[in-house]
Amino acid sequence: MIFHVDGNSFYASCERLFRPDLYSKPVAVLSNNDGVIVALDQECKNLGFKRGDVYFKVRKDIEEKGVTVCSSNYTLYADISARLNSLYNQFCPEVEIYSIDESFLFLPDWHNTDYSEIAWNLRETAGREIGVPVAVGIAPTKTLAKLCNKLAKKYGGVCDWGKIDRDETLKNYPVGDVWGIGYAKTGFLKKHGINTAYDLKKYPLDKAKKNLSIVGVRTVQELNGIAAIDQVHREKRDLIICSRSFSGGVYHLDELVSSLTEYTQEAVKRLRDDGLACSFITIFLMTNPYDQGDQYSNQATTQFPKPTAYLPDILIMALSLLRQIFRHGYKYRKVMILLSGMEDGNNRQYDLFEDTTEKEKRERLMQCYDLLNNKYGRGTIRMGAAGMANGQGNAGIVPWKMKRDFLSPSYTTRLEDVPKVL
DNA sequence: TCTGGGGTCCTAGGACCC
DNA sequence: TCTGGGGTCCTAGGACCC
Repeated sequence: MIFHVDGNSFYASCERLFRPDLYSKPVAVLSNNDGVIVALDQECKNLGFKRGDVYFKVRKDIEEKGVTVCSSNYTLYADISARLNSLYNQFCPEVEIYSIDESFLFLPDWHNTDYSEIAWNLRETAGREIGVPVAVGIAPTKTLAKLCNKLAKKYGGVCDWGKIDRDETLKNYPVGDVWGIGYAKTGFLKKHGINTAYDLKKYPLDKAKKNLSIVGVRTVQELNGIAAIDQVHREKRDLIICSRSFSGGVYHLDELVSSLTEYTQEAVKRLRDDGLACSFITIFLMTNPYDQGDQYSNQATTQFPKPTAYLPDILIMALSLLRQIFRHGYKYRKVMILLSGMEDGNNRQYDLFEDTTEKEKRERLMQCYDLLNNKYGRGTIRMGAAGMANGQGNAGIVPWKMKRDFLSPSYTTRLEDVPKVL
């Protein structure tokens, strides 16, 4: 049996965790750069706000209605997420972490078991021990478990596929809300008279294969109670992306160099934290498509002679690719680094002609770098170009720096931010 | 002033091979 | 001038997800 568990309005719940004054008050969490609303609690939804609302457009409304706004604090959310997952593990050894706030639990098929009782217990424990409300959907397939999870929010927290009127439920469930049916597929299906999850369940498999590809076939099977989407055991990730929109327009190469250096450091940190080395690097550079002015976007990719996790080499390559694609005279909005072709970083193929002394020196340098940054905080030591061209004389505003005007403290991961009991 | 960021999976089509 | 059949591998781009 599969449980799909997720945190209700997860980011907003995390923000409320250490702010009892926000309990049952409307809270909205903004994306990086304070651009759009990415999470909001029920109270905020009731006021008519939606995920994806552009902050600067709804700001006045938000202020008038007394909504508390938070910049996203991923360090906090990741920590709460880890706590939830370790709790799930106490209930079930097989947990697939699907996203920061969603997990699938694969429970053995016991006979005569009331799974919803287990689910209520899980929900109650999460609320008591972690302080975050979760909802649980119970079904024989992932797609149905996700569907039940959505219903669970109406049923007070738990929904068991075995205990509801299934056909009736599917007939009232819009096809576009089914997991795996996005914008494009919804458009196609509606044109062909498939409007509900029930219609999709009855859609012939050969048509599904032809029109919705193998992905759609799996969805149809799952709606019919046949598990077709496997549990994912991912050993390593495929790629690392690090990109950010600038809060202001950026025109100069040195500012791009500066920001790209920061993103490269962050990307390499993730690479090293996961014990990986990368074979390819891609740099993207683009203007703002919403702008009226001239648009430019370009990318460049190169392969390293062998997989690497050595920051200086990766940074030199990143900056050289940036210089290749940079053109004067544009108002840039975003620069992005993408690392791919992952290999195991600790167990790389040795080069017959490799200078092992040099290799050891590099390894020691990087170990030292990691150590300092892990111990004293990110950015304690960094590469030369990072954070330099920072727009001095500009009232301290760095045009490429991310906006996070409403950031909450790192309650659980920074000693000085831990709440005090007085 | 101001419109997120980070991922995975699948498919089509080209290059190349025998 | 005619111009097979079967296959693999790689990549770009689309679709979808949270």
